[in-house]
Amino acid sequence: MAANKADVLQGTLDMLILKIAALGPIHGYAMAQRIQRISKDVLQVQQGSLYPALHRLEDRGLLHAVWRETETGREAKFYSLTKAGRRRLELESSEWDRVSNAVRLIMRTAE
Amino acid sequence: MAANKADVLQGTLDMLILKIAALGPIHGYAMAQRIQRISKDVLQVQQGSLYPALHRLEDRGLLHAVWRETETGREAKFYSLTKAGRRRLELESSEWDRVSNAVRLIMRTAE
DNA sequence: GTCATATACCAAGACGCCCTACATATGAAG
DNA sequence: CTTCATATGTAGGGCGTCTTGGTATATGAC
Repeated sequence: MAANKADVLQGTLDMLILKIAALGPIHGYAMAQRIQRISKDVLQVQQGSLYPALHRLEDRGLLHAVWRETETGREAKFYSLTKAGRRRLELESSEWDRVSNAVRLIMRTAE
Repeated sequence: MAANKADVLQGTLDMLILKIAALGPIHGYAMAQRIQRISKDVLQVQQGSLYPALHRLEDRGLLHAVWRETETGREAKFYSLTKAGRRRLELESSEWDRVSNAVRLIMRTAE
């Protein structure tokens, strides 16, 4: 099935994950729910996108993971931002502003 | 060279091209300049991205091309929006608003 | 008179991101 | 005891963009 309208914008997934992790340690499954809830169902992170992304970010030293128990009594990996992750988030965030504003500029050009 | 910061956001190139073509018949080279100028150099469309995209859009019946002479006396393909292209532009445009606003929502969540 | 630069177009391949689909396991609800 | 929600993960592939490299013509600089 071609690109679902609820998918994530290419290139923004890592940034969104870093942002959610910046709000406090959280496991993958809850991240996806949180992104969906905050965005009012506009953004939906598929599991097949989420976990590879988490591993990617962990490999790059931007996230740090710890196995811990959830409130529901299950084991889950809780992710937190590393220092490098925090820097990266700031970078990607300002880059997003820059680029999305540029796109908006063009889309609002009448002549 | 890995992703230059001035590259176009994945998935937005087609929309930007349709938008520029909607302002009036225009050839590829001028499109790239226009996108770059309006965005104040933030967005830069590489030739290797531009022409495949133009062909893609023409194949899908969203753009219509005519060979014509430029002001500088050269032959160039001038692209215009078809009816389907106009509909598509509206669709992609509102989709962009929806998704980029959702991203902004998340990026501005404090807690 | 030839060199660099601007204008215009195109093809082939690499790469990264994300999706679909699948696999596994546990706890709660009925 | 089966079904649903929770929770993590892998395999495989599609798609869009980038990189690289190529063809031409025209114009101005030196």
